[in-house]
Parts: sequence; C-alpha cells; structure tokens
Amino acid sequence: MISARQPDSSDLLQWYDRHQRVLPWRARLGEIPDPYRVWLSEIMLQQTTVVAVKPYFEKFVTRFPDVFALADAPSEEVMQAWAGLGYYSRARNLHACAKQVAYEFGGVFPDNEAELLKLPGIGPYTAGAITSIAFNKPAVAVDGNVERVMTRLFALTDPLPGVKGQVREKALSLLPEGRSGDFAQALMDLGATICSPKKPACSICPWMELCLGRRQGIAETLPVKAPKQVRPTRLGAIFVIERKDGAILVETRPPSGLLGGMAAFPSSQWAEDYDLSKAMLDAPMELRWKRLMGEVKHVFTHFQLLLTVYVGRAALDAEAPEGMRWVPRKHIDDEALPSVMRKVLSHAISQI
DNA sequence: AAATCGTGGGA
DNA sequence: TTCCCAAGATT
Repeated sequence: MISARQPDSSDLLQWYDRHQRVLPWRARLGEIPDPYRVWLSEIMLQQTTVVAVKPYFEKFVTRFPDVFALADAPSEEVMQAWAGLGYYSRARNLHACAKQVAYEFGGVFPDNEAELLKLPGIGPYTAGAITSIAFNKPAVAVDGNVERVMTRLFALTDPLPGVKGQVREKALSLLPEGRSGDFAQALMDLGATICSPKKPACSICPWMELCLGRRQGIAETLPVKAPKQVRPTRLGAIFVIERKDGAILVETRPPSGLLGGMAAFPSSQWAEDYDLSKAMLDAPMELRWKRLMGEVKHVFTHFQLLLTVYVGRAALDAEAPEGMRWVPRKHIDDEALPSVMRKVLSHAISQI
C-alpha cells in the first residue's frame, strides 16, 4: 500500500489567491481588515446565506458605521434593521456586544479566542473567525463548510456533531504560518463553490488528488448527520385590527424566545391542539370579527405554523390594550416586523 | 446534551 | 410539493 502525500494548505492558498470571492465584508488584497465589519458579518452569516446577508450588511454599515454608532442606537432601531433576517437573538446579542466593546473595551475588539468567547453572541466558530480573519492570528473557524471539507478530505465517517473534534484537529493540522485569515476564508470559499453539499466539483478541486473521500467514492455522502426530527404543525389565531384612521394594533413580543423582542400582531398561543372554535376568547378586544379565507403558512426551524387571520375595525377612540400600541398605517413598515408578521399583514390587506 | 431559534432559495 | 439547508449560539 503506497500512501499519498499528506494534504497541506499551499494548494488551497494558491487556489484562493486566484479564485477568492469578492464580498462586501471581505478586505481586498492589501487592505487591512476592519474587526467591526468582520464581527458584524460573521454574526449575520450564522446559519444564513451570503445572498441573504448582503443587503443587511450594507444597511447596517451605512446606518451604524462603527461599533459606537451601533452601541448608541436604540434597540428598537437595531431590531427593525434586523427584521427579516431571522434568529433574532443574534440582533439582541449583537447590540449587547457592541455596548460592551464600545464602553468596556474603548471600541477595540479582543484579538484572541478566549476573550472573544466571553462576549454575547460569539461562540467557538465566531471567535475563531474573528481571531483569524480580523487579526490574522492562528485560529481555525470550524463552520459547516469546514466540517464538510475536512470530513471529505480525510474521509471522517463518524456522524456530526460528534466528529467535530476530529474536524477541528484536522483543520488545525493544516493551518499555515502567517496566513490564518486567508486559510479560514479559503476553506469557506472552497466549501461554498467546489466542495458543495451536493454534486461537488471534485475535478477542479485543488485537493482532488489527496482527497480520501473522493478516492473512496464517498465524498458526496459526507459529512454524516443524525437523522432529522419531524416538524410538527402548530395552529393559532391572529388578529389584525385596523382603527378607523388606518392605524394598526401592534405589540412587542417578550425579549426572549421565539421572535423575541420583535413586533407582532396580537395572537393566540400557537399549539398543535389549538381549538380554533374558541379563537374569539383570545382576541385582544371585543369587536365584530371577520375571519379571512385561507391561512398564513410559515415554516420555522422546528415547527410549521398555520395562522387563521381575523380582521376587525376599531373606533377612533379605542384604547390600545395593555402592552399594545396603535401604529399609523404609513409607519407600519418601520416596525420590527418579522417575516411571518409581514406575511400576515399582506394577507389581511389583500382581503380588507 | 438535546432543544430551541428564521428565512428564502434551489433541487 | 417537499426536502434540504446556510460562515451557530444558547440553555
């Protein structure tokens, strides 16, 4: 049995020098990375595609050019700017982290993983990403791309998340001297463009000859993942109330949990066994309701939601119930409404 | 340590 | 339609 030479980072870095993607948050050749932009982009990119992040990143750096601007912004403005991007705890932690960096660290981000890990919203991946990309200090950023590339390159067949330790060891073993940032970004570019989840383009991969996964014909089956859970369906009733002047009744959801801190229309609880025939009991005020045709369907990570929409018209002098407020129609788009609520609103408007 | 936490796009 | 999943963190 003749063993092939071990993979090393030089093949990857040469490939990266020619094929790296141009991204809004990425320093161009010769530019010095801005830790604020690196941090912001890494938080946004958690479980989120590059395409989805781009417009949000541009919006944020325009509205909040540095960590002080973000720290000093009202939380409502931050949540509003984040609305639609999902995983809203990221926005709350982002704001908390900005305040901490601005007011406790004088606006300077820590340059090592241990200190970064103490900050809200920064976990093992993001700490490694900031350390390597923003400061070019030795660290690896193990994300989904790196898991895929390493399990294939070394034919690691143990399932995730258990195999993560081996993935990290392998990535560390390849870490080049002096180019930690490029190495991290090169692995992500490789995973995003060549070592893709389905139909990897092995023929143009810089590691083609050395890749044990490809040699064994199992590359596309890696990484092995635990079987996914079934997604239950929850039901609920939601109430879109329009005052006679067009204002709409809105509440702010509790600071933590699903859609925490985001704006919403008053609704019942969302449960698998919700009894729609008793929806009126969950209405925020007594009105003459019209139940709209159809339902609003929305898919969350761990359940699917079917919302039945009720619309009602309130008097000009109707007071907003405790914890709720009237939002003038022309300002409704300025609210921190998550996608599911915008879906409800357009469903209601189309039938009013 | 298993659950929780969004969204939109592509196969 | 349905399924998959994308630069994970938190509890």
